[in-house]
Amino acid sequence: MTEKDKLTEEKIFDSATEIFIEKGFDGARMRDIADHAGINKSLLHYYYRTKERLFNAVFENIADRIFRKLIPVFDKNLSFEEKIRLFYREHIDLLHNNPRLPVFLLNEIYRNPSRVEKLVKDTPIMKIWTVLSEQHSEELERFNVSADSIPQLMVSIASLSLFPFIAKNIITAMFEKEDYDFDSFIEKRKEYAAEFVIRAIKNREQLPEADSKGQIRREKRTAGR
Amino acid sequence: MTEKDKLTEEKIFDSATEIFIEKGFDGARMRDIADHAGINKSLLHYYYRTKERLFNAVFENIADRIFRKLIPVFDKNLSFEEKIRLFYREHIDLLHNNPRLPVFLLNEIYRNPSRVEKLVKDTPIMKIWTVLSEQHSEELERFNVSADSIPQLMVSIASLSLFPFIAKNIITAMFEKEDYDFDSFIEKRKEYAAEFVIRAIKNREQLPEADSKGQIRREKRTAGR
DNA sequence: GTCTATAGAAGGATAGAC
DNA sequence: GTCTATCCTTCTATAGAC
Repeated sequence: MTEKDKLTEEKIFDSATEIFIEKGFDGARMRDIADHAGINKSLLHYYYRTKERLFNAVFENIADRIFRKLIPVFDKNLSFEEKIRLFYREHIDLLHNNPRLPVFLLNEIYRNPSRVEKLVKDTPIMKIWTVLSEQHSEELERFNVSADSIPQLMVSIASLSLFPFIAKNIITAMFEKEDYDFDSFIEKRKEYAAEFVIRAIKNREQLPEADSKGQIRREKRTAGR
Repeated sequence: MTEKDKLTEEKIFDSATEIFIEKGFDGARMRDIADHAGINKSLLHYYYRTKERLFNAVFENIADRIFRKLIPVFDKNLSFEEKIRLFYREHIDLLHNNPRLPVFLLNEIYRNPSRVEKLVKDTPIMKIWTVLSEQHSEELERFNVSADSIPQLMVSIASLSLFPFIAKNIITAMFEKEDYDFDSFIEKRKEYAAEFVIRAIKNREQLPEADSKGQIRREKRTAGR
């Protein structure tokens, strides 16, 4: 009984996840979800009462999945630079395995901004920005990253990994003539994005005019593991 | 007569633009568009026959508007660096005046990828990438930007201006405690993004080898769903 | 060209038998 | 728990009067 319940409920949930991601809340049909799960329409209401509630369950699960996985990255005892590299490896890997999540989340939040409040409150990763800037205040200071511009930096970091998935179709269409493969583009991006950010930050050290000897010293690891 | 026709057709078109941007194709209702225009539902079909056709007209107009404005930027006789600065000033200004367009376009393309083909074919700005890399091949070479990585660079450039608008709600919610104002964030971004890109590129001069010392090679497989 | 009225289909949700 | 049958609403689209 309980065993079977769980099966049905899970089938519904998984199918709903699939359909909602594919079509969005407005485009998704309860019929499609039921068909996809191979069950009767009525059961959707039996388990979740309304389309809205079913969607909320799916939405929260997705938001949780996509953010929770990143927490370990920031808990590690690494330098800012190393965290950037690790972040892009993990984040882009995660997105590569779930390439449709960014558009889904961002679009649904955009259409219904009230969803964001719960997200910011309940999702630990949302505090990363403050945590990060506190953990690495010295380093950031050394790079002449003012506290004022930390939000700019954070948004830039997120942009570089999320945007390619959001614009996947356009990117693919635009470069397809030059025998471009999205998968290899994404694989290369892990390192490219990290280098991009690190260079953008580090160069600040030297900007106070032609430190021609400008050898860039890598700061020591703050600690072993 | 013709005068009045144009008025009605325009009112419909403008209202449709408003509603489609706000709700997306699936969420938009013909009734809402008619009400917004202050006219009868039937007139929508009289002028545009179907919801689909009305949407297509709106979509193409928006795509055209958002891209056409950028063409002059790239026609100018400027260095790559100057173009970057000018691009962000113009692009972010454009987006600031139409902050909902990026999500609208990207989401609709995502839900209906066939829309992208016409876009890439008919929209001159889509050729910018090839034009740019040809116009500035010397400069890019001097910066050690390999032809191979030009798509990475192009996507990165676009990310930095588009993403903040796509994630506006999240960004606002995340930083609101630190008395953050989205408008001033965006204004500052014009210069920030330009500097960011220029530094990221220029630094290549000084880092002949892709520097990946001290990187932690740790394979971690993320399971798909 | 513009309106009213309505067709015809599809949507979410519920009642009730099993 | 699961199914069939069906209610009620809403949606796009059209017919036809003016």
